[in-house]
Amino acid sequence: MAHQTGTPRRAPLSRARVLSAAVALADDAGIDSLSMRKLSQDLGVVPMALYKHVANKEELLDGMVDVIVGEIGPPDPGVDWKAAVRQRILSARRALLRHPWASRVLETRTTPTPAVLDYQDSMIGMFRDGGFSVDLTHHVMHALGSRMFGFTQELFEAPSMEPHVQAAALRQMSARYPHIVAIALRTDHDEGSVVGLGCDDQFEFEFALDLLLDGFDRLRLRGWSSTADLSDA
Amino acid sequence: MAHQTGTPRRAPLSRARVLSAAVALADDAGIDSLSMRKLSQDLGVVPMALYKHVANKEELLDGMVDVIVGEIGPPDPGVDWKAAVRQRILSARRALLRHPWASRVLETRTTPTPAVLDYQDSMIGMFRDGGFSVDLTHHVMHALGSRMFGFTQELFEAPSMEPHVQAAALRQMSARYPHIVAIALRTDHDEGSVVGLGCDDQFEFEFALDLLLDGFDRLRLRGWSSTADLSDA
DNA sequence: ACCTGAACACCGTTCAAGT
DNA sequence: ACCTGAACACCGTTCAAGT
Repeated sequence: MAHQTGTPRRAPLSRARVLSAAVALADDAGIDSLSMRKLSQDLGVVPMALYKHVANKEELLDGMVDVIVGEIGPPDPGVDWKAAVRQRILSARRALLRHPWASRVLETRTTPTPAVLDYQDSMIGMFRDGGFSVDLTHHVMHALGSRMFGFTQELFEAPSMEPHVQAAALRQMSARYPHIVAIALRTDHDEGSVVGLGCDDQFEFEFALDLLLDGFDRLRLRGWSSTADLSDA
Repeated sequence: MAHQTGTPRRAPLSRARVLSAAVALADDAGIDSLSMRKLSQDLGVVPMALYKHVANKEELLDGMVDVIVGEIGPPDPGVDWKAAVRQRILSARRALLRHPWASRVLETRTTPTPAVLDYQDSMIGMFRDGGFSVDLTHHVMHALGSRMFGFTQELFEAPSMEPHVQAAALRQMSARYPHIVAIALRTDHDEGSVVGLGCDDQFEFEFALDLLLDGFDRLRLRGWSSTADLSDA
């Protein structure tokens, strides 16, 4: 009990410890609560101590992305390219859904981190192994965009209100935005019944992903090339 | 010359004047330079004066989005749904490209503004007029995501370096990231010639857009439904 | 009643002073 | 040589004091 008095000796800081504390803070308190000052407080350290392990806040965010992208499971061996790509992307999606801030931070990165490059390189390899040309693979990777990490920018979350408040709001909107209201209620002009509100994000994600993968396959089979599209559809 | 002395009488502030000054500031100095304080300075006004026309900074950003979305040209009448949607989206893209900050701000909005709702409503109308069911239109709008506003999250801009510095960097990368380098150089293992670096963003955007629109069309023709997909494709 | 200066509670980062 | 407290140059927004 006497062998250590006064201010407790802290476990020495390391880049890994800084990053995992940052991930934990963002997970618990939200990305807006992640500041260098608050992070240093969590680590029981003076703010400037962080700057020995991380050049600045941008590099901290880069490191956090690397941690999450590193959590993405490896590809299943021995399945065709479409199944492999699909499984990998859905695995990435699960990793990002565990850390709600991660997709938002990933979007703001300007330089890819090593884990991101590893991930992209292996995904390109899946397409190449599946018989895609370098040319087609290039465009296909662009077409995937952020979807290759398992997310898309969800614009405008539907505001959560009490059901009958929401019904009243929609009734008021229907004069000016008839099509939006029809879709929100999943109802046609013909049938008056309301099917339901809210969207199944996972369904929407897989719907668009499969649409793209099928489109990619069709171009591959057709021998598509950007310089000369031999379209016979 | 004497009819006005001392501090000059400023044109009275209005929400419209605040918003257009904010757009101009973001266009000129970048979105990171847009602060309530700097904006008030541009308008020759004390910071707190802004808060009579805009509840807070979030509402300012909402208003700025509304200005830009309002710039999107109207749809061409008398063309089929695919041409109409395509033209509208490319018009939205041109509007966003005129204001480089706009897509980034649009992504962070949580509640759609009136101009956004107008835009979405009219686009849904295009699909409905083209014979899409409410159900399919719903999923199709989700699949478009931010692409309906003419942009996609471009992850990781390729860093611009001097050509032979870049060549050296790529040579160093090729051991660990062979597939990425192959795509960056647009070269196959067979042919050794380098085609070129850099991407044509407009080409990539239209490539993915047309892939999606074609996919949508195929589902429509097939009578696709989320409850019972009669796939015979 | 309206307007606004000062203040509050934060930021990320620099830098010089202390050990 | 290393570490760190104080300071700098900002934020968005509140609030009370002034007219």
